[in-house]
Amino acid sequence: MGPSKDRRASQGGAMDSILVQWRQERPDIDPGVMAVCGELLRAAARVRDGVGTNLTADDLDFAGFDVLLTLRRQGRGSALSPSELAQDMMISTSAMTNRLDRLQKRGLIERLADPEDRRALRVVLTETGFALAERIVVSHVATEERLVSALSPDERMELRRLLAKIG
Amino acid sequence: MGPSKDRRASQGGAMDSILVQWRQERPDIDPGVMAVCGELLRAAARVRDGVGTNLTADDLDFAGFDVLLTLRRQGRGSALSPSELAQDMMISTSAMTNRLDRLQKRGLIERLADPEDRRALRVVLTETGFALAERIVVSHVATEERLVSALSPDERMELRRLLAKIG
DNA sequence: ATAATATATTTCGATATCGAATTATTTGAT
DNA sequence: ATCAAATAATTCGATATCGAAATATATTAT
Repeated sequence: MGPSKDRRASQGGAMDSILVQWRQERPDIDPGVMAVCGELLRAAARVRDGVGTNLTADDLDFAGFDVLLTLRRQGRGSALSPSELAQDMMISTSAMTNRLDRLQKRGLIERLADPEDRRALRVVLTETGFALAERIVVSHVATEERLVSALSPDERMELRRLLAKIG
Repeated sequence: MGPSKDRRASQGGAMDSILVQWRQERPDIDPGVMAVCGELLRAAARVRDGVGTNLTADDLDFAGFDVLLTLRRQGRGSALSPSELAQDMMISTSAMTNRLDRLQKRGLIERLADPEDRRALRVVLTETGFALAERIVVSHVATEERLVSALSPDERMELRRLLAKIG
């Protein structure tokens, strides 16, 4: 109604006006499913963005951060192979090679020979990498907490349940 | 309840074991929020992936597809500026320049001069682009429908509501 | 009117990702 | 035991993205 929808129309409430457009243009198509997927992709982008900006202070990007925290949560001496890491993070193994190269150059991880399979490697955090992970996980969780702060505990559970059903 | 959860256990249930790891490693941190954000990012990746693979037949990627459908839903002769498109899709304007270059090379869009602002452009679908959008939107919606098929109508509404609260 | 500032788009250099090919090693079949 | 197929990781070439700088035009202040 009011003309004050300008900003919101191109941000938060964007999806609603998108639905209106589709209903107008293709009334034969049910656009509801587009709304669900669209909101999902946008919400994910917001989270990724929020998490990412929180890392710039430590000269990290989402990519390196993801590797660090994945290794950290395995426990102190534990290790994963590049393949396992790649699979976990849904990227190609060649992209993982690149991520590990960068982290290794910064002295945050090490590649150890796998004693049981000479093709394979075991990736572990260095002391420095462990310490960095230990520090950023705190501010990271605080950031995520802020991002989902509008959701009650029940809503968070429900959201997880619904997300798990997708794909 | 059966043992047929194998696949899901190493996909959908991945987050649970991640939570177990964190509770073990950092009992001082509440990992619940990581679960929510993690599931969100993973679900989004699954959707993006599903939608993407559906486009390869038409030699399109998610990027070009997104532009095409955004223009299509504006209506036949309508147009958006590169900036508006970039904002809508949450990418940089330089990335949008690149996307438009590619689509223009394939004859799917045109850049028209904006009669009201000589700095600006109006991006429109060509006949070919319109026809392609018209075709792919159908299979696209079918793909998305498949991706969220496990959710009831109520659950879809609820999911949208929750996602809108994030970020 | 003029100058300063803001805006729209593109160009440029850097880099992260992907997929295909490569190398090394292991597993499996006979 | 040997050979073929599978697997782990890397390299390579192509490309999409970003941020900063460049260019052109519009807006605002004086």
